[in-house]
Amino acid sequence: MYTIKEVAKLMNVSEHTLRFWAKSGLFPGVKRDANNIRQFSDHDLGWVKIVKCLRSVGTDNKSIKRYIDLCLVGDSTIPERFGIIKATRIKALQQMEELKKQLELLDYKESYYEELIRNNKNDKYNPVNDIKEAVS
Amino acid sequence: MYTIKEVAKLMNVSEHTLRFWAKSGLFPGVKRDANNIRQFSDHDLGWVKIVKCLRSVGTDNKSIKRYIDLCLVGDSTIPERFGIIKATRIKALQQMEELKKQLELLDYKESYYEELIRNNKNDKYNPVNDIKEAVS
DNA sequence: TTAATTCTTGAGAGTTGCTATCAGTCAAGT
DNA sequence: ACTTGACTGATAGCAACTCTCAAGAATTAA
Repeated sequence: MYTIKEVAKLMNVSEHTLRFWAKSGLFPGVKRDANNIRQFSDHDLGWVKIVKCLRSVGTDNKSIKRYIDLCLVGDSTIPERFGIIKATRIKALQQMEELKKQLELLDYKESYYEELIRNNKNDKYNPVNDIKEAVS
Repeated sequence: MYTIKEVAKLMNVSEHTLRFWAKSGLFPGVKRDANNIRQFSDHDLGWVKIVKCLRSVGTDNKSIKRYIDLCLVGDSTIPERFGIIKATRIKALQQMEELKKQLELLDYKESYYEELIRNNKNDKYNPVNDIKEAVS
């Protein structure tokens, strides 16, 4: 069993955010002790993990709640859950591509500045001449 | 020259967001025509591109504004700009790693559901048994 | 030539997802 | 008894959009 603080540290999510997610119904059935303090089980950490995963790909909390609720219903919702996961995976792959592209720009700019510094040049008169192709 | 609508389409950013960014001072010196309508040049697209890049890595608008302003100052700010780009690149790499990790979970869940459907099993009694290792 | 349609504009309201503040409860240590 | 620390819910504040709207110009249709 873990306190909210331990979960926060373990999962690298702030306590505030965990409480916010809990209030939003994203962690079903987290037990409380005699003093009303949340006790996360390993099972509950599973919920935290999937919520964190869906959030990191940009899924909004309402849609996450829907996925959680589908899980609770049982096997009749497997096809829909499967669809959600598949769609989310596609989204993650797209984000990966996008991130790669932006990384290329950053690489380019970094080496541009490197050269600028090495040659003691300046770019005063064209503050964005480190951007070659303008269209993303 | 491009209208805001064209830029939105070209850069895959909403017109609303472009206006919001413009109002925040993220696009310095975008010209207007006789009817006060913004005319983005290719040079301006460069600004849009770098703003989009920094945003996509999670840089907040205030920090982006700072970077833009540093660009406008000229060569004396090259070291600081270099630092910003380097730090941003590191951040992008970390996000890449994080995304990869989440993608693994999604892959796992997808194949789990696939098997579930193939075998016509159900997971009614343990809605999150598709999560093996709970700790992220 | 008038009317309807299509842009664009700025202002401002509304939304999401946190994030921070605060007062209050409880338990353990000194 | 008293302080310290962890946890609680309620509430306020914030960033970054996102949406709605009225106004104004230009293009097109009748």
